[in-house]
Amino acid sequence: MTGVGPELAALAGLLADETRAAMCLALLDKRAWTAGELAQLCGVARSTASEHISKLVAGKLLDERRQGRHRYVRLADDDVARLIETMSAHVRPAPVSGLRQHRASAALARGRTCYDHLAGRLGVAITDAMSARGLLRRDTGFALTGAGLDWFAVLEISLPSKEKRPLVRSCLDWTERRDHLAGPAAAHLCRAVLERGWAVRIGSQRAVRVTPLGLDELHRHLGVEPAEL
Amino acid sequence: MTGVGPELAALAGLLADETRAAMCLALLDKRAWTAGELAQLCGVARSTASEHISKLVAGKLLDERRQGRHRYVRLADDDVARLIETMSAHVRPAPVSGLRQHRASAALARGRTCYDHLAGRLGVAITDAMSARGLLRRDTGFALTGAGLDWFAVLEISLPSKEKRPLVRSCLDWTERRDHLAGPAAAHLCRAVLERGWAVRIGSQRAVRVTPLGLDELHRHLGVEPAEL
DNA sequence: CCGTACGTTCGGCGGCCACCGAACCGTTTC
DNA sequence: GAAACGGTTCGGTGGCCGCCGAACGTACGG
Repeated sequence: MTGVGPELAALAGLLADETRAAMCLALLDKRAWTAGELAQLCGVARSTASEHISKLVAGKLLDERRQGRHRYVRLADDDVARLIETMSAHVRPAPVSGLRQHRASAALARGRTCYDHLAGRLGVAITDAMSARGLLRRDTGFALTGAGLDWFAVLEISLPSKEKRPLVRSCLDWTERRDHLAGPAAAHLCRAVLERGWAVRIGSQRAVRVTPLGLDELHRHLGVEPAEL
Repeated sequence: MTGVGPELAALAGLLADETRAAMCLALLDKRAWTAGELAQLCGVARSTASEHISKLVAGKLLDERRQGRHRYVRLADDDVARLIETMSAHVRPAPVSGLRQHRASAALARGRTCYDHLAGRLGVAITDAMSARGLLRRDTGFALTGAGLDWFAVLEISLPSKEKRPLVRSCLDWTERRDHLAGPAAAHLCRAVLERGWAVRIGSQRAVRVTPLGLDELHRHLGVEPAEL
């Protein structure tokens, strides 16, 4: 009522187009894409993509970096990523048709990155296991316990100490429709998991697959049953 | 990438219109409005409002209840309220012009309800005070402490014990741009504050004003300085 | 320096959609 | 039963916007 209405509508309007929505979803992989890549992905002419990108940049949803004849673009910041995530979670995904798409979506449901943390069944399983082991409290709120802090220390995953934002927050998943671990601690965990080869990225997308080593380590350190993944 | 794109765009499209956005913001007061009230508030013909409402209902953002010749409508559930809140927080509010609007927005900034909990400077002040007193942890996450649970007990504010969702979560405020307390516990707190006359609703809007009694009690139980409000 | 590749600008087209007023329907009131 | 009221449906209209292809500007590479 203070003039938020028009601003809210303008923000929503940026995402109200299928092409722009697809661009933002693609950018959830936290990488910087070129305008041409996005055009091809969305199946529109380069000129059309250019216009869409300009709107998203003007609306502060995207950040651009010109480099030579390329225009690299990525999500403006974590807040934007959270916004896209949140809105996606409010959506019942349309049923998929076609074998190829089915394969891809099954892989995404199994495990993927959600901007900077792990999501899908993998993300949920890790979160549930941490709850069960008393590393994470979800009754009085959503926070790491003392044991949880120790767990990170034992695994030698450093946590930002001088961070103003809470170490963890919850993020609702659009495939599982369950809360899973997000926030700075989850981002560090995700990096460690990928760096140590517990999981690897597959395809050019956000999908990840747990390696045999990962299955073993996740079982050992969290009690995650391989069957859950 | 699984067909979320079009769904996301459709959801955003519902909020991408100024009139529909204004309706949703008005409904953040958790009350049920009639179609005519919304039409008048938004300054459109009743026929236009009717069409907008039908779209919002079809999109599951609103719930309707026909009663006699009236069509009462309200936000579908807590999740929708959270979505509207979240998106509003991503918006830089437009500068307000005009004395009347300025008064109204100043009142909203001072204190208001945000669906089911307190927001504005009042909500932020309470949250900060709870942090300072060790009732709420915000470093390892966002959760009530044991002392926090006791505090609710001492004040005889009952908390849902068999709730699956965390008792508290954080909610970003669009006037203060600060996190404040939300979730079931915050909802009960808000109800208690209003029932006990610590604050009263003013106008027909979501704005609330702290009473002298409330200033006293908030100082006594939380150490909130009256000057902060 | 010329060909190629990436991106932008522009004109034009087509479709969608918010809006209104008028006619209509069901409910409430007198 | 008539009048008033809340809400809906239906044409019609105007404007906005996503899309494309063509032309242009600009970087890279031989």
